[in-house]
Amino acid sequence: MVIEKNTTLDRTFHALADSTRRGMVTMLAKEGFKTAGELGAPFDISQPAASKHLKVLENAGLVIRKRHGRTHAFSLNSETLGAARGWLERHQAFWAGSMDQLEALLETEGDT
Amino acid sequence: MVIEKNTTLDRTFHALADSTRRGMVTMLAKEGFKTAGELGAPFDISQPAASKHLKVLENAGLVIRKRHGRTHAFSLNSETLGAARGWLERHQAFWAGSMDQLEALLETEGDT
DNA sequence: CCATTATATAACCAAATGGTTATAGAAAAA
DNA sequence: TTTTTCTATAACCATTTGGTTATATAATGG
Repeated sequence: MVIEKNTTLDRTFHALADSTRRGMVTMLAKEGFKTAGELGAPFDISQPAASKHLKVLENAGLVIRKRHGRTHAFSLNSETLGAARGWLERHQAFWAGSMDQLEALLETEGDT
Repeated sequence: MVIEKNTTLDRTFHALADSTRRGMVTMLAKEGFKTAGELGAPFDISQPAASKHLKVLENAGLVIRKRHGRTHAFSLNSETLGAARGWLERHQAFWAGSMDQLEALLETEGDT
């Protein structure tokens, strides 16, 4: 068994494991572009707290930051979202395969 | 904007944000059933550490535990994997929609 | 220039995380 | 029954996390 060590997925899943950050991702998914201020506004947290959340999302590669003057515009990076999704898909597929094998095994055993 | 507060997703993504736990999930996806001992063996951690990882996966609903005598057999819970995958898919779809809208907007603006 | 606005950074704190060793409990084996 | 084996729990520790307030930096507006 080869053990995978993927710090990119670590960061991605960790970033998504917080409802405030997922809320920010939802805003970006729905509305395309948002500033740091807009992304923090709906949540009952301080401005520095929102800033830190955005840095976590940025370091995970989930969002892309573009500076426009004194405001920072964020957008979603669908590629990173897709990488996490791909991992889950592959594992569900593997699992489905295992279940098929198990079913086949059970059927064979049931034959006797 | 409705802010989502989903502690189930919190637990799911948090459980997946660790390469040891993802490795355990990979083993289960590939091989169907494994005992606690087998799941911990490939990793350079103590038995209690592996036990704790399995409890995190179990509490997240990612694995199902069945006691057989003194051994515990684990299997993957594809439903929870699918819930996380669904969240990612919906957000990618939203994002794709936003991009379409943006493209449409840009095209309209380019008309004049 | 000066004030305001948008965002980040520093310093700090409590709680959670992931690891350890030592121990307990319960089932299997001798 | 006694010993092993499998797994969990307790107690502890260092690091990380997510929050705060206070301050810095940088761009805009008067």
